[in-house]
Amino acid sequence: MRILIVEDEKKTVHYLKKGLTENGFVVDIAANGDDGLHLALTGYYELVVLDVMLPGKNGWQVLAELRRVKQTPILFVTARDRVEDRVKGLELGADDYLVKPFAYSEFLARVHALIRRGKVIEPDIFRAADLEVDPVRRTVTRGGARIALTPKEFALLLLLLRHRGEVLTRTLIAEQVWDINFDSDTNTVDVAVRRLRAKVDDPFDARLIHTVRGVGYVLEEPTT
Amino acid sequence: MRILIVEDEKKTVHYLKKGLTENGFVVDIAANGDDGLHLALTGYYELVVLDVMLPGKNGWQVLAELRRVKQTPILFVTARDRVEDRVKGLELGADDYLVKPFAYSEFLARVHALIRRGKVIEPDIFRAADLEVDPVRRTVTRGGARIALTPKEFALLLLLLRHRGEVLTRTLIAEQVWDINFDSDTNTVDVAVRRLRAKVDDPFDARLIHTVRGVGYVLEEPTT
DNA sequence: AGGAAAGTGACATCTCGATTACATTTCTGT
DNA sequence: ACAGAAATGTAATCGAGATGTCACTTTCCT
Repeated sequence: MRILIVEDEKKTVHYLKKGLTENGFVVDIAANGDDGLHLALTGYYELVVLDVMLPGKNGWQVLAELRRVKQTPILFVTARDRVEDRVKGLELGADDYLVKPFAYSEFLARVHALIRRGKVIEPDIFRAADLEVDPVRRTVTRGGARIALTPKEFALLLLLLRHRGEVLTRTLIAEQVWDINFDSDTNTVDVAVRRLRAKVDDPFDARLIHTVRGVGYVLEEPTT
Repeated sequence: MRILIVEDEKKTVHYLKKGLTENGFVVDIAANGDDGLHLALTGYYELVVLDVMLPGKNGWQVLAELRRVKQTPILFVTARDRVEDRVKGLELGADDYLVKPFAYSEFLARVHALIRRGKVIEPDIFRAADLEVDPVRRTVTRGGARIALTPKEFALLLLLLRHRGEVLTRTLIAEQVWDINFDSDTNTVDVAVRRLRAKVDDPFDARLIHTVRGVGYVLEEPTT
């Protein structure tokens, strides 16, 4: 689950990013309108958080150009609260509007709402064999036993679950769980899978995460 | 499914090649415009990925010369995003345009789109008798039983399925499943077919892969 | 029957993934 | 702000699996 933040004020960026990361999102940052637009156009984001006041293209310009191509949900953030601003934003296709300063919980609630909206409905709880994952509560259990996962482990598991039965390549996993254009030539993904397996598969009889040599990994229930 | 990448920047090449290989493509590389043009002209590729900035002939020259002879789909890649570049590329006959840095999934989506375009639409799942192959999930079943294939075996089976009822020569098979540095003096293809048969045909009653003596191999349903 | 072509099994090599250990960064509580 | 803990990234090694090659056998065709 990737989110793009387009905002030049460092403090705000830090504040937003930290919170989102804690909630399991992968966050990319653009500090000006041009970079922001480019990233939004070329990457796959679940949501774009867009400040109105920006160097380069301003928020509205970015919004307008992006909307010509894509329907990625957009959450507008602004320091001012003038009715005409709000109207303008919404007319141009922003999906929601938030005025600084705002409570973090308020922000997070809207983020979740926007991401859910118009999406293929996802189950509240993912299950595979005796494994259960609750994305909202961020809990994982297998055979009733609670399993504690780190953020990366959780993101990886969720990705595998969302594509159950589908072989995911390392490149795709890297892109979804780490940063865009993650290449690094190292075995980071392998190690992450290893760590996830240690918690989710090793202590149990049936393995869920399978390796497809030369390609990547799949999560699959043992064939019945 | 062969793809040619013409690009001199090693990191990018590595990244693209890795991703494509994971997705079952056979990838050839040219590090400069001249080699790229030569390969594109002499080889049979489903797609050419072409960087604009190249030693030797630049991307546009390659594009222009190639287009005089062939209609191989071309995906342009560039570091710059200037409107005039984009226009120039498309005018010269590029089929699509991607600006670095781009997300891998974005790249892959375009690759698939370009290859599909102008072709007979491929089924999501290939079937022949009781054999089913799902390229996306990368699964193979026969009579409901799951069959695990290695990358080469999978590529070979997919090739045969794509040309069901068509006799494929060893040379053609070698060309499609192996890369350009392959020395076909040996019976590698025969052995590969042997191994595929061991998994896909031997355990079952009806044979699907047939030998055409002096020519090559066909995948064909038993005539009813 | 004879020869060419294909099938088969064994072996050698090479590649890829698993695993462990270690370094570095980030987080947490005081 | 600090120390210790946790998480994450990187590198090195080891082993299993995939692939290419070859020698030998079988099949097919005239």
